[in-house]
Amino acid sequence: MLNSEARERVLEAAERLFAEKGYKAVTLKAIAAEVGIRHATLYHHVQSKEQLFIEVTERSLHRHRAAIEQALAGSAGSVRQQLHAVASWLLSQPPMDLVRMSHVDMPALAPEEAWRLSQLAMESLFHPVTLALYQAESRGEIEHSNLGLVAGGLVGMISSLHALPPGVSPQSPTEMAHELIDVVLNGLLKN
Amino acid sequence: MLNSEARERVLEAAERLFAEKGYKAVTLKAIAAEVGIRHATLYHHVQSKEQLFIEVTERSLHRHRAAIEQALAGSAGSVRQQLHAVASWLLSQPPMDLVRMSHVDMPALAPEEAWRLSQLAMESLFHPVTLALYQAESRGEIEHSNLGLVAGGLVGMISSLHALPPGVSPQSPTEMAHELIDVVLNGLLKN
DNA sequence: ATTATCTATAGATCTATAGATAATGC
DNA sequence: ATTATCTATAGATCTATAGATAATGC
Repeated sequence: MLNSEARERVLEAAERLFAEKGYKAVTLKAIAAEVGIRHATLYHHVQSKEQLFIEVTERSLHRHRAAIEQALAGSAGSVRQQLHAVASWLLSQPPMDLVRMSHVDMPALAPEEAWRLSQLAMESLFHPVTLALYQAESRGEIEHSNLGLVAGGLVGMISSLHALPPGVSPQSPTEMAHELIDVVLNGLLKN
Repeated sequence: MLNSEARERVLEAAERLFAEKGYKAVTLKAIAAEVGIRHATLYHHVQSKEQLFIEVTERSLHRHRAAIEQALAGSAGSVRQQLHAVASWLLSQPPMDLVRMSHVDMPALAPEEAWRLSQLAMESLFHPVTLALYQAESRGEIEHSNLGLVAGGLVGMISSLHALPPGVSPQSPTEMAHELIDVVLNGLLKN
């Protein structure tokens, strides 16, 4: 339970595996194998699988929030560029599958922890984007009556590109995300 | 392995549970409990868990395709109404989480089966919508250079609403989907 | 001395099989 | 007679603990 370089390696591997496959689908053995140790040794660094999942998921969400805020701040000027930056970040990371988290991972945890993580997930992924949209609105760039919903829709749309099998399209997921963002900005309707 | 009413009940329960939680997270015991029988009895109706998953996932995808095509045909006239109908259907069903399927469920299956199901998933969910968008384009309603991508983005955006914890918003997921579809049609940009 | 790792093992749970018993359809 | 179910159990795997051994930091 101490902070150490060895423990950090465990958390890194767990964070990546849990994000990609979810709580139940990842075994402690798989995490240990990734780190290059025996699974029993994990218990020297963490109290339980559940605690490990909660700790790294929380950490991952905080990192996401920070990175998204940075992406938004680093390309201020046009919402378009801001959203492109957010998309590039989201698609550079292991997928944060909120549908799976909500329906599979969270029900396996203690209810208060599940509720807390769900809240944190919404806040970390949606709030920064919502705020950026409001600012764009007050700059006169965009307009809509429910920008919180639009932020959620954008993040969901971008994240869904993680489902694409590699090589199914000549475009990269990031390029596709950028194109889709432009559709949301410009609209599909003719004139 | 015969067709019977009892077998059908097993497939129904398995289809719903697998769609919601994924392959690994659903145990045969859970499926049996849902049907009201002992888990050993499942083997009278199916050959293995893997076969059961493949059969019901395939079936579910075919049903999705048929229902989406029907939604599109039943509200022909405006793309807007067509997309609203598709959204209503998608959100009335257990979530088809393509990100989870791609990263967790498929890798647990035999590679050829995984590839086949992935193909089928794309075809069932994206192709009908893509076709409807092309038809709307030829009617002069909309215009875009990559309507296949737009169809995928729309389906992904709509499906992501399955992640919302119930009661977090006064709107229903379907209402939110309709509003988001209108955003994609009209665009966010001012004037 | 403290921290990190290992082997061995307990107890739970999961998929699957075997063989016996009950329900159903001619 | 055939179809559907049950109990019992094998073998694998998973989380977690116990106790011994190796590595590291003063």
